[in-house]
Amino acid sequence: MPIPQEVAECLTAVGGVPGIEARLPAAEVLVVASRVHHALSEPLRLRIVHALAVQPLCVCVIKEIARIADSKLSYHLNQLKKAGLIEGEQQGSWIIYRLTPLGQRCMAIEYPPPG
Amino acid sequence: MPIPQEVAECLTAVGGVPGIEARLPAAEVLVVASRVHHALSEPLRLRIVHALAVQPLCVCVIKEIARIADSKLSYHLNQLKKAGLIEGEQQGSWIIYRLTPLGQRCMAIEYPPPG
DNA sequence: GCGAGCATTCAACTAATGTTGAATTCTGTT
DNA sequence: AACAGAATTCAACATTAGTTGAATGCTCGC
Repeated sequence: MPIPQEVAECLTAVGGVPGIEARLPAAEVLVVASRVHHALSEPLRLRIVHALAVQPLCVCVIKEIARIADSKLSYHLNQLKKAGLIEGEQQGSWIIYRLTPLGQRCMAIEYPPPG
Repeated sequence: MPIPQEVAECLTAVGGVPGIEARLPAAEVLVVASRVHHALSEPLRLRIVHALAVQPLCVCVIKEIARIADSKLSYHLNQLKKAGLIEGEQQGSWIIYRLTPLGQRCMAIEYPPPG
């Protein structure tokens, strides 16, 4: 008995291991998706993108919402920016951050996991 | 000028900073969501959950798909388990892993971010 | 109850991530 | 040009996450 029946039956039906591998997303797709997930893997950053989903905000307002030190906030904004979820636009003294199209799509599917 | 006009206008419309904060998910919700994102923040683990989305699999088959050492695989399976995305059921010598309901929901909304 | 195969665990290590406070840059105002 | 406010950058540090190979725990068939 090489592998359990329950698994073996479905497995042959889908074409064995090669059959499963054929259904997996390409490596590059997984890398991009994993970067997005990583950017959203912190409650603080999740809070920020949720706030930006309401409306674009300048850093000083985000700081009020996040209640953290400037340098920390900059670090996390940069993480979100590098993942392509947000973008910042300079306006006078301020920088206004907003969700990118990718960021908007991600927030649209944002799921509150039930208890 | 305390904050940029463009921001200020929308901001008063939504009730200021308190208005935004009222729209944010509760801290506990963010923590759970961030844990799920963290579990999915590695291409390898993403590949595994995609494979399990096709059908339940025993560890030895997952190993063929993931092409990594046993101990490494166990580590990552455990990360996915701790996040509540997969569960393992012992069947004879084998352990069959499958997506949990939460895992299934996450895969249903799994988004391939466009180039 | 012994050996073989399946899978997890452990401890030591390496690498990646996040935090802190001070210094820096940039913009608009006087 | 000097200043004040907005935001980022930097280097040192702290924490967390992932890797490795050896050891251990299970379950089955003999």
